[in-house]
Formats: sequence, C-alpha cells, structure tokens
Amino acid sequence: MGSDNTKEKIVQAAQLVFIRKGMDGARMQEIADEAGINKALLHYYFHSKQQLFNEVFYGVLSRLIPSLLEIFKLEEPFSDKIEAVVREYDSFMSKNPFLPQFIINEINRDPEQLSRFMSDQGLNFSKIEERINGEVSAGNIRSITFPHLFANLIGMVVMPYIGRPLFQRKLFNNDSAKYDQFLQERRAVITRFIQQAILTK
Amino acid sequence: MGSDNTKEKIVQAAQLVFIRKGMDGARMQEIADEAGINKALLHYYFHSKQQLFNEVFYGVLSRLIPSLLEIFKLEEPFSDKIEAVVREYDSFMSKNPFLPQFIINEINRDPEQLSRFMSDQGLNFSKIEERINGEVSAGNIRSITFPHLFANLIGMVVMPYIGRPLFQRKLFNNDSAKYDQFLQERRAVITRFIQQAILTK
DNA sequence: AACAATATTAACCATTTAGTTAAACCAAAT
DNA sequence: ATTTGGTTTAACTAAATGGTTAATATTGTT
Repeated sequence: MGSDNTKEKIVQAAQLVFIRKGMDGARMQEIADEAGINKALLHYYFHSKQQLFNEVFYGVLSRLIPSLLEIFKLEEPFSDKIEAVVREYDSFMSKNPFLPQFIINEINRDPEQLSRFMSDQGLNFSKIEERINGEVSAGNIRSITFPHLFANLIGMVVMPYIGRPLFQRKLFNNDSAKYDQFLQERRAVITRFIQQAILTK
Repeated sequence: MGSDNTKEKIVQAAQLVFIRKGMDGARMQEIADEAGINKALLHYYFHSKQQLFNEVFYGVLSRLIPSLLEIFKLEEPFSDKIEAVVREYDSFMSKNPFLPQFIINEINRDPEQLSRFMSDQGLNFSKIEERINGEVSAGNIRSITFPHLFANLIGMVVMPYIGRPLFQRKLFNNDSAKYDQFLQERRAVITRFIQQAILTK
C-alpha cells in the first residue's frame, strides 16, 4: 500500500484542527496541510467533512465509554468508587486533552446524535442513579441526587481542560509546565473534595 | 429614528445564533432572518461579522465582571462569601444561559484577546488568592490552593449550562421544566457542597 | 516485464457566504 | 411640499470552500 498510515496521519491532523477551530471553523485545506497531503486525498479517504468529523469524534468517544462502564459495574466501597471514577475519567482526559472541548461542541451541534450514540454504546445512568440513592438512604453519603453529583464531578474534572488557554494565562502566568502539574494534582484534589463533601465519616 | 430597537433586535438574534452555531457556524443571513430584517441591514449596524460578534460577546461579558469584582471585595465571613459568589455567578448564568458556551468558544478562538479584556476590566485574582491562602493558614478552611478551588467552583456552576442539551436528555428524559428546576436547585447544592468540602466546622 | 489495484496529485467546479452598492423609504424639520 | 437625515431593501460581487475529475504515480501480483 502507498501508505497505511496516511489515514492515521489524517485523523491526527483532523483532531488537531477540529479542536483548534471547531467543526465549522476547520478547513479541509488546513487539515490537508497539517497532514502534509493534498486536499483531494482527504476526500479519497473520507468522502465528506462531516464523515471525517464523525469518524474522528466518535472514534475517540467510543474508546472512553467502555472504561467508564467498567467502573460503574464495580462493587467496591463507595469511597473507592469515587476515586476510581475520577481516576479513570481524568486519566482519559489527560491522554485526550482535546476531548472535552470536542464533546462540548458536539453537545450543541447535534445533541440528538450524540445522545443516541451513547445509548447505543450501552451507557445509561439508571443503575448508577439507583446506587447513589441507595447510598443516601443507607446514610453512607449526605443527601444529594445523582444529577447534581454527576454535574459536580464532570464539571470539576473537565473544566481545567476546557478552560486551559485562559486559566493558564490568568492563574499560572502562562507557564505550561506549571499547568501540567496543576492538572496532575487535580485527580487527588477532586477525589478528596468530593469525599469530604458527601461522605458521612 | 427608523427604529431604535432594530440594533437591539439584531443583538438578541445574534446571541441566539452565535450560541447555537458558534462564531464560525453562524451565518449572517440566519441572524438577519432571526431578527426579521435584511442581511444588508446587519452590515449597516455592524460592519463585519467579527465586529458583531465582539460587541455581542464582550457586551455581555462586561456586565458579568463588575458584579463578580464586587463580591470579591466584600469582607464577610468566608462561608457567606462562598454563598455570595455562587449566587452571583449562577444568577448571572441563569439570565444569560448561553454565556458559558460563548466563553468556552472564545477561550479557544482567541484566548489572548479574552485575557486582555479581563485584565482591562480590572479582573485579577491575586487578591482573592491571598485571601484564600490566608483562610487556609488560619485553619478556617481545609488545605486547597486557589486555582483548584476556582476550577471546582466554575466547573460546577457552569457545567449544567454547557451540557444542557445532553444532560437534559440523559438525566431528565428531555423534560425541560424539570431541568429548569434542577438548575434552580444547584445554587444551594453547590454552596453546601463546597462548604462541606472545605470548611473546617 | 506487464498488468492491476491502490494511492496521490493538479486543476477545476458549484455553491455558499461575507460584504457592497445604489436606490427606495420614511420621519422630522424647514 | 420639499429637503434632509437616518433607515431599509433588492440585487450584486468577490472570495472562500467543500467536493469532483481525470490524469499520474506507486505498489503489489503474475
């Protein structure tokens, strides 16, 4: 084959450009340049911009979901589960730092499709919701509903990635290394924060 | 005057379309339609898309910042301050539910300009950072650095707005009224969550 | 080597889109 | 009523952009 990795190079380039510019702002030409190839070759591998976007986006997403599903199944003590969820979520984010912004855009662009995709992948929250409610009834955690807990968790994990260009400037004098360290610390900080907030000791 | 409110109608329409589609996805024609006017009239009031976007975006933003500055000045007990910040931030969000998405986009599109604007408006965090550190030293709150606390707070407040199209579907059967109620509850929930997490009682 | 299949390119096309222009409209002032 | 100012419109333009085509190159197969 001419090159098996051309397709991969395109996907890499597309990730870069899509996250930098968003689906609409991204230009096929820019993706081609970034990948070091001709624009027509893009359409050889992915016949439309929409298809390229979908393959990139849902490709990455489908790698996140299984690991989350796995965690929700575990039957550890609840305090450990908090740690596991934060760890898994955050570790994925640090490997795919562009993903949150990606998802946010897609949430607004085509929420229906995204929602359907998640359902198709078997991701639904009713089990976890029951578990949380159970823990509350049992008095193991302070009274909180699942949606609130979920929004809190996701918000805390995701915000530093979404807001990085601004936060790094405003809070760390645009020092990239310091920000990386900040991101590393967050896993422990968030876990402790949630535990202190909801665990009845 | 032909109409003093034409400009206002345009701004309203632009907010709507920009948030729905983002700066790049938005079409001047769509904004014109939404405002019930001719496309040329847009360029009569705002000579370019970029200018329209900036006026809309920074217009809204400049209304948020002063109220936040005000709060940071207050010298109440810390627990009340938490409540005040959450209240002010959240109340602004509920009046401008499109703002978070707006800011997120801008953070990626032109972080430098955004950062400069915030500085120009007198928004800087060193004072608050000192205050937080002081409270930690004094033993009033558990050990946490300002950036972490800040990211936690913003994340929790903002996430339900950013994620609404998805969250509403997945967590509330796409019931809009229920989601509105959820948003209303969050102010109290977040305040309590933070207090329990960091206040040494 | 010859052939076939896949990969890659340069040039081109059709459409969309931000922005312009020149004319019409309308309200108030003279 | 006419002039004058801002306002609004329909029609137009130039540039950008996603996508196509047809020809060329490369690789694998017999």
